[in-house]
This record gives sequence, C-alpha cells and structure tokens, in this order.
Amino acid sequence: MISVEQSLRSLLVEGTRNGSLGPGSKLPTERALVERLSAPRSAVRRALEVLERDGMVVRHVGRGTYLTDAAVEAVRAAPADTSPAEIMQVRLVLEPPVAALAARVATQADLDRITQCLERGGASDEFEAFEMWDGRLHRAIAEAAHNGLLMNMFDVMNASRQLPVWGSLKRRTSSPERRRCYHAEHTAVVEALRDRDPEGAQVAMRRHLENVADNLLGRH
Amino acid sequence: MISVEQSLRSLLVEGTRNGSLGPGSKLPTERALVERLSAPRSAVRRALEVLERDGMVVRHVGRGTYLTDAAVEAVRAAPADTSPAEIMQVRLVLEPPVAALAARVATQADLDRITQCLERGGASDEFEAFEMWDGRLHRAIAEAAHNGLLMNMFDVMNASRQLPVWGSLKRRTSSPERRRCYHAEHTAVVEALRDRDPEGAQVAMRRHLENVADNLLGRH
DNA sequence: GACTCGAACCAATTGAAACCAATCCCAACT
DNA sequence: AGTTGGGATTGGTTTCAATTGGTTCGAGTC
Repeated sequence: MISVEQSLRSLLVEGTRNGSLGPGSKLPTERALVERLSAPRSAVRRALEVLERDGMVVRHVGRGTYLTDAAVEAVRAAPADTSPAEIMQVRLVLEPPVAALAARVATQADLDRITQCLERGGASDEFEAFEMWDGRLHRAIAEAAHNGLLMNMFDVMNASRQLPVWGSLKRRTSSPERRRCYHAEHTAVVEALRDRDPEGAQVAMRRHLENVADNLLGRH
Repeated sequence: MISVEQSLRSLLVEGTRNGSLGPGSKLPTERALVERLSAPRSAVRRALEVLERDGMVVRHVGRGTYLTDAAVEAVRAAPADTSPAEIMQVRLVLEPPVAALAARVATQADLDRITQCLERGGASDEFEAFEMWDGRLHRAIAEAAHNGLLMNMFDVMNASRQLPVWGSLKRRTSSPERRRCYHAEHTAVVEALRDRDPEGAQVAMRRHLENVADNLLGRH
C-alpha cells in the first residue's frame, strides 16, 4: 500500500497538472482529505506537516491550506510518471496476444485457477473485491502462457497500476453496471481459453481492454 | 514440511511480484500472520527476526512491520533463467504492435535516430558491431512509441538478452549472409515507419522476428 | 531438562472523536 | 453603506480506546 503522504503529493501533482490547482489556490480541508484519501486525520495532518515544512503549502487556522508558488514550480520540474493512458496502451499491446498464447498452452490447472478468479469476480458486488479478482484473473491468464519473462514484464506493468492516480481513476469510473459488463467480457475470454481458441481469446481480450480503456479514459 | 520462514518469504515474493506489496508497504501484523500461516507467533517472530536481520523488513512497536526497498529489489533481481525461446516469444508478442504504434506517433527526430541505427548496422560487417546497432535499432523504434512504461518493459526484456546463453546462441547462428538478410528486413520496417504505415510496420517487424527466431532456434 | 506453544501483559503508536480558537459568511440593524 | 452579531467553517489540540511489536510466564512435549 502507498503512504498517505505519497497519495497527497500525487493529488497535488494531478491537480496542478490538469490546471484545477494553481499557485495560491485553496486545497480541500483536512476533513475533506480524510474522506477523499480514506485515511485518519492524524495521518493527513502528518502529511500536511511535511508539505508545510517543505514549503509546498501554507496553513492558517480558520482559513484553510493553500498551495505555494514553490509547489507548482516543483511539479513543473518533476518528470511525468506513467499515465493511465500509457498503461492501457501497453495492456492493449500485450494482453491480447498473451491470451492467444494461453489458449494454446494452458493446462487444466491453469484453466481451473482462471475459472476460480472469474467466478469470484462475478460474485463480487463491491469495488474493492471486484478489482482484486479482476487483477488476479488477468494475472492468471498471463501465468497460463507459461513464460517467466512474460510474467516479469506483466509485473512491471502491474507495478504501475499501483500508482495512486490509477486507483482513483478506477474508483471514479467504476459502477455496478460496468462491473457486470466487465464480468461478461471476462467470461467470453475464459470461454475462448477453455475452447482452446487462440484467435477468439485474443479478440475477446482486445474487446474487453478497449472497453476498459474507453471507460477509464473517456471515449475518443 | 516447509519452514515458517520459507512460507513467509514466498508470501513476500508473491506480494511484490503481483504488485500488492511495494517498497515501504505495511505487511500483515504478527497476529494476522499467525492465522494466515497457521503457525505459532513465536515461529512467525523468529522468521521476522531473520528477515529484519537481512534488511528485508523493518519493525516498529505500535506501528507494524514494513517492507524495505532492498526487499523488492532483491525480488526484482531474482534469478530470471529465461530461455531464448521465451525471449523470442515475448519479442514476437511485443515488438510488432510497438512498431505499429511507432509508425503513428514517431517524430522526425525519432525517425532520424532510427535511420542512423539502420545505416550503421548496414555498414557493419562484423558480428559485434552489427549486434550493437541491431539492439539500438530495436530500442529506438520502441522509444519512438513514446511510452515510458513500454520502455521499462522493453528494458526488462533486454535484461534477459544479456544472459550468456543468448550471446553464444547468437554468435553460433550468425553469418554475413544472415546479417545482410536482417538488414534488408530492418530496412523494410523502417520504410514502413517513414511511410507512417502502422500495419506495414507491424507485418514487417513480425516477419523479421519470425526469421530471427527460426535462425536462432531452428525451423519448426 | 531444554524447548515450544499459548496466553497474558507491556509500552509505543495510532485512530477517532470531542473540543478549542481563529476566521469566514451572512443576515439584521443603524 | 457600513457595522455588528452569531453561527458555520477550519486548522490545532486533547483525550481515550484500540492496535501492534516486544516480553514474560506457566503448561505441555520431546
């Protein structure tokens, strides 16, 4: 898991990047940040103390917390890390062929594991649980390709999915209806795998990921 | 019977691999690990002491136990005995779509760099020089896709190409004639990139890599 | 007898809520 | 129009219970 200070910092970075936060602008109250980051106020305050000590932010009782010029300057100088768009681009490149490969070489045990992830995900009504089984399903499919190097690369990709921006984006765009849709798409992929249909698995996976990308990043 | 320490270690490895554990992340409390591993707390504590002594983990009273950077680094550097077959499989999955992507978004500067690598490779008669420019060419094409995460994964892939087995295999199967053939295939890829032809670039790259795989691994 | 296991206990830290004081907001009043 | 008063908001503080790694101790096992 990621520390509260890191999530707060990335919140500021995101805000200044998309222009919703500028120098001198007021950022959410401590109590609002508590809800937004789902962290205890003590942790939020500790993070804010660090930011204040670094001169990124000034705080006044009764007024609020304000961004300094130094903060936006620091953000401008910072390198941009991988964006959700980049991640989805990579997933669209990598995962469909991997699904095709898995359809060829998966063992029955692989398929059992995959099916289990699919069913658990389908039985998950809540965001957190669904996300967990979604991640495990995609990883199980990659595992079924039986290529260690591929798994290494998959994990590099998933490491980027742990970035705070990704989590907030997922949470913002998720809904029960979309989760049901994803589950249906997952089912199509898994059925193609069970049918040993590489082309079908590849197409189904591409369709699923294109849908995810559309939902996350907005239709283009 | 496997020791508690081993199961704990594999728990950490699994967690860092699938991204649920990163540097600095908090791992379950001792009491939670007791349930999860169904081992007595004394055994869990003994295992944690070893991990702490190895610098994999830090512990604080009242706070919890936290993963160190060294731990995830150790996992990342884990023995990746990847076979040339696996590498070529991954290259065939990854590089053709990347070439298509590059054809869409490459800048003129990207194309200039790519062209330079192509020409230097074509002018190299010796194995070593050709291999260097070959590697740079493929990397320059990946760079032209302008996706940082993609480059990360590309580097993971290339790290496996540093293994001794790979080098000797290349040396054994290389010949002036094959190098000329590769150069012609490279030229086809780069021309498609210059024509902004994604499909052509993808096809040319796939044909090239299939040829490389055949030469390295023997025709199947 | 040496060791392990389980439980209780200890001390450091966190978490949640209540409370405080500075500030803001706005309506009522002169 | 300007003033003023009170309530709402907001960063700061206190308080107390819960959590968590560390320790101790007696029962059980070999």
